[in-house]
Amino acid sequence: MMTNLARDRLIQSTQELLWQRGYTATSPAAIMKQAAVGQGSMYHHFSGKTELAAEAFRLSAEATYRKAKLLLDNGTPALDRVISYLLRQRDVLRGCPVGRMAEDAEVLTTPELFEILQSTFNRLRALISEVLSEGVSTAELPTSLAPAELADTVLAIVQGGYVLARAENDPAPFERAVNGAVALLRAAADGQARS
Amino acid sequence: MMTNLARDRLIQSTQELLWQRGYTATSPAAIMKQAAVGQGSMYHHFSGKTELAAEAFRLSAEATYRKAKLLLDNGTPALDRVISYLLRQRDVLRGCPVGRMAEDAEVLTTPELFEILQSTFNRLRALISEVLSEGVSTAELPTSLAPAELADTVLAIVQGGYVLARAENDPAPFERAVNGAVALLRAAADGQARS
DNA sequence: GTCTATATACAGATAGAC
DNA sequence: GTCTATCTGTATATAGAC
Repeated sequence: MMTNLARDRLIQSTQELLWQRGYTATSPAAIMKQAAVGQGSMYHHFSGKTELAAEAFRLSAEATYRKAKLLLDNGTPALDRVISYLLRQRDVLRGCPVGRMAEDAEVLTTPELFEILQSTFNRLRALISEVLSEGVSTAELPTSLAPAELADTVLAIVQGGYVLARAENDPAPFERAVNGAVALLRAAADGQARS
Repeated sequence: MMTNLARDRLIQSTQELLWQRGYTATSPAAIMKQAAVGQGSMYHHFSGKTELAAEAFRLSAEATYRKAKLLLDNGTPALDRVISYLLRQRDVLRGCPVGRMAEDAEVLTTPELFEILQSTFNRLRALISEVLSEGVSTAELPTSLAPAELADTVLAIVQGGYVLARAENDPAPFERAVNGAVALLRAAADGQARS
């Protein structure tokens, strides 16, 4: 309804600010300013900063999951899907809107926010693990690789790549990290092919 | 000298708080309380929060680098050294005192702090890259692996493992990520051995 | 539903006594 | 060198008018 325009703008501004600055460093005042909404509106629509942030984070996390699912859950060979996930174009210096929240101590102690963080990574892990299992059963990958372990390796390379890129203020370390991972996967698959 | 006891306690408290909470979330008041030192002492020894944090961060970063160097710069075979670096016992839920700072937007815009962050990762990267080059030249690893890329892959797995562990409040994802990485390195080395 | 005015707490730093 | 008192700004929230 028409009456929710302010609400929608508040949520969108919060999504952007959470991504850029994280939870603790995002103030209600900054959100209201960016949304061009007064203080009364915010406290009318939401009980406070936490509820607004939870709503915004939930939407961002869902969008992130859906994007991953598109790449990981289609009919192409399993190894190709994992590689396309690693090499996917990303806004490297902005980082991952989900992983970013894990470095904010306040998020970890705020149940509404922590739950979103945890469940999103659980769902991503399940998605990747499933693809890797397929890769092992089609003999694209050797049986020495445990899908449940390698799934976290893949997730960690992406999340860690963001950390390295920020520490250099340069996307290059991210690109090197994922390219190295792809080479490693291909070398392992190649060993398999010749066994 | 005796007169620097307060100074030393301030630095040590700052090191702990930076590790636990990051830079932005660490207040001078919290530092002084933990160090049991009054406000006047702090502003006598340091120009402010930034200078104190830089001093503390420099020491933590140096210690982190030295620990890595011990594992990566000794006489054992190159692949063993990389694997021992990955599998090294870590305080997973506390995270990496260096990588942690990369998620703090204020650190990235504070030159004294950013410089420490950047140079520390540069030195770690050089260390790992050197070991991997050795692994390729001794044919422990296939030439299809570019040391400069794989070095960032290794760094990213560790840094990303910390992110995943925090997002679950559980060290398990970190352990799975490094175990998966080791299996992948061995599979790649194995393919090499049989070529 | 939206606004401005106000309240309380804390961050970061300064002043000046001892 | 160290302390307490104080200052300015901002975070988060409430009150109450429109």
